[in-house]
Order: sequence, then structure tokens, then C-alpha cells
Amino acid sequence: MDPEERRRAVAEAVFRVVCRDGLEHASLRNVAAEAGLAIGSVRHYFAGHTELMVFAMREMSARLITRLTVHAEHLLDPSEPLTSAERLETAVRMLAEMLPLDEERRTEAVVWLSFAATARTRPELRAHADELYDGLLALTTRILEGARRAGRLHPEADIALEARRLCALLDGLSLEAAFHPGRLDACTMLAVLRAHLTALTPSAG
Amino acid sequence: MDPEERRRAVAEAVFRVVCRDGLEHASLRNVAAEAGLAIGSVRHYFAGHTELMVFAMREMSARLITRLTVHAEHLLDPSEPLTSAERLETAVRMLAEMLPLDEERRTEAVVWLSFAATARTRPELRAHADELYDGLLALTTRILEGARRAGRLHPEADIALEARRLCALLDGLSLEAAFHPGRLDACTMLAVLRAHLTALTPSAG
DNA sequence: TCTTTTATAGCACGGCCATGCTATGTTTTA
DNA sequence: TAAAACATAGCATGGCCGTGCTATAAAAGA
Repeated sequence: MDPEERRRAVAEAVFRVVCRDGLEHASLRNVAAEAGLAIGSVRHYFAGHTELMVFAMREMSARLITRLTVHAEHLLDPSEPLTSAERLETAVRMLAEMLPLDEERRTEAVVWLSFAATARTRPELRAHADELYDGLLALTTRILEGARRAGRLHPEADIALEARRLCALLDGLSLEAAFHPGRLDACTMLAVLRAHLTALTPSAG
Repeated sequence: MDPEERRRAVAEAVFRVVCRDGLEHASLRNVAAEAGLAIGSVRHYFAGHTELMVFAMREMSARLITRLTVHAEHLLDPSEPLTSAERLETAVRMLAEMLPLDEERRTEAVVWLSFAATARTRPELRAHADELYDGLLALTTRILEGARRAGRLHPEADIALEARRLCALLDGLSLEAAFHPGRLDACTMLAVLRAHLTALTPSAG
């Protein structure tokens, strides 16, 4: 088996363990068992526990960024002009990629938040956590700037502030759906996001 | 020393350890050292590690609820009518109690989010986490209902949805300030909150 | 075919942990 | 003053952990 593929398979096992049992149980032993490998095999691909965690965190952020970028290209590509309704729908769909709307994305949100919480006191993870946060802020800023250019934003809106607000909303929805499972269904999350974006456009006022 | 006071002092030590080193380091040994006690002494007041964690989580939620309730009484007391500007200011101040605007409240946010993350996979903590979340949702709902009665809310606004949106915003701001220290200052958080509440009132449109 | 590299596996050590149990002061009560 | 209750302290056990190191098998290259 290809080494890189193997590493990714082990990272998948990390995700499953973190989601099911919590990050505190993602020991080399438990991850190896989850991956169906001996602990020695896992250590053949990763120098130690720290390297495994860093790789898994990288893998997760890469996954999120890839998904978001695909949608961002559709939304921000000026070659295919969109109607305002299409614009709103595309924006909702893109930002919804960040929300735990299905089991797969819920797992991602849980894992990501677990890593972010741990990164707070772990220097080797802090950079990645902050990086993704900055990326999210930059992305929402670009979306709002695009909306302004298309005349789909209140003229007096403060883009930097609104980007912060949109980020906080997305993070908050993810947090609640991840940490309080069952209290926030996909439908409600989408409705909240749609309401927020609609309130930002002038036609809604 | 009064037993209950001693228990609270130990809980304070838990908060310091969690904030400084992370919840995964809040062992009986580390907490005892932080509190300046022997491990046996801590165990005299708490049956075990689990009981200590549950008590600390209770203590933290009680602290948050107490602070919020004080402000809520001011805001929702119909005996002293407020001007619209006062209403907005009071609402901002009350909801700001939930935000990590200073070091004390940042500690609380960090500790609370750490507990909430852990509670996801720990039955004995889950109830407390969900309870506080429900309380926050109920509180924002009451505030929005009060605003509606005072004519300070768009008539067509969906209160249940807006309560969810406000909760998510507050949770998101707390999350970002707690997990990405230095990237979100108190001033910006307040500005975001104020912008959100202002956008909910009809005079702003 | 023989050798070298790669993959898989796991033992053994020392560290930190929770906890059962015991010991020693210290206060309160009789 | 004697005894009972409480507070403080810590030892000993057994468990999970990361990691250094070794062992065996498979594959690749000579």
C-alpha cells in the first residue's frame, strides 16, 4: 500500500476515535486498534504521537479548505454572472459546507473543534488552528466584497465587521451542533444562515 | 475553613489549571498542587476525579447564570421603563457578560468551552452542558420577546430563529476569543454585538 | 541467489494517573 | 481528660501512556 495512502488511512482512524470517544482517547494504541494495525505499524509511518496529531489536523484542514475553495470559485468567478437569487443560493451552499449538516460534516466539525480546543495549549498545533481561522475570515471578507461589487450589500455596511459577524455565526452554529447533538437540526441551521445573508442584502430591508 | 468554601477554593484551582494547561492536565495531583494542598486533602472533599469535575462545572455554570440573571432583571423589569437607547445599552451589557471581554471572563469562556467539549463524550457532564445551552437560548428568546413588546423589533421577525441566530453569534464570538487569543479584541466583539442588536431594531432599517 | 531496504509487530521501561487504604495531627464533644 | 469526629497527608497498586529498541517477514535490488 502506498505510504501516503496508509498515513491518510491512519488519520481516518484518528477522526473516528476522536468523534466517538474524544480527542483524549486518541492514543497510539487506540488509533492503531481502530485502524486494524499494530502499534508498531503506526509508528513506522509516524515518528510519534505528536506527528500523528499534526498530520491529522493538517489533513482535516486541507479537506475543509478544498471543499470551500471549489464553491468559492463558482461564486467569485466573474465570467459567469449570476442573478441575485443564484448569488444568494451559491453563497448559502458554500458557507453551508462549513456547517455540520450531515454526519460526515458533523464528524469534521467535532474533530476540528476538538483540535482547536487542544491547540490552545499546544504550540505545535496553534499555527494550524489560527491559520484556518484566518482563512475563514478572509473567505467571508471576499464573499462580502463580491456582494458589494454586485450591489448586493447595504452601501453603509462595514465589511470587516460583517465578516467577523458572519464568521462568529458560522463558528457558533458549528459549535452548538457539534457539542449539543440533537438540539440544532440541519434545517434550522440553514434557515439561520439564510436569514443572516438575506438581512445583509438591501432588497430585504 | 468552611467545607463548602474549601470545595470552591479547589474548584478555583481547577479553573486556573484548565485555563493555563488545558483540561487534560486537570488531574487530582495537578489541581492539588495548584491549590497548595496534598492530594489526600483534595480527596477528602471530593470522592474522586469525576466528582471534582462535575462540581467545578456546576460552579462555573452557576457563576455565569448568576451574572446574567442580575442583568436580566434590570432589563426585563417592567416597573422601570427604559428609553430605546437605554434598552439597547442594557441588552448589550447583559449579553456582553457572556463574552470574554476581560481576563476573568476569558478564563470563564475557556473553561466553559473546555468542559462543553469534554461533556460531548461524558454522560455525567452532558446534562450540565445542555442545560446551560438551553438556558442561553431561553434567555435570548426572552430578551427578543421583551424587545418585541416594547416595539423594538421588526414585526415580521421570527423570534425563535432570531434567538438561535443571536445564540450562535455569542457562542461564535466566545469560541474565537477563547481559542484564538489575540485575534479578537474586546472592542471588536462589542462592536459586532452592537451591530447585530441594532440590525434587529426597526429604527436601524 | 544474496543482500539491503521496507513493512509489520510487539516487548520493556519509566512516567503519570485514579483510587483503596492507612497514618497522623487537630478539633470537637462527652 | 478521654473519646470521637474531622482534616491533612501520602503510600501502594494497577492501569494506560509514549517511546526506545528488537524481531520477524516481505519485497526490491544486486
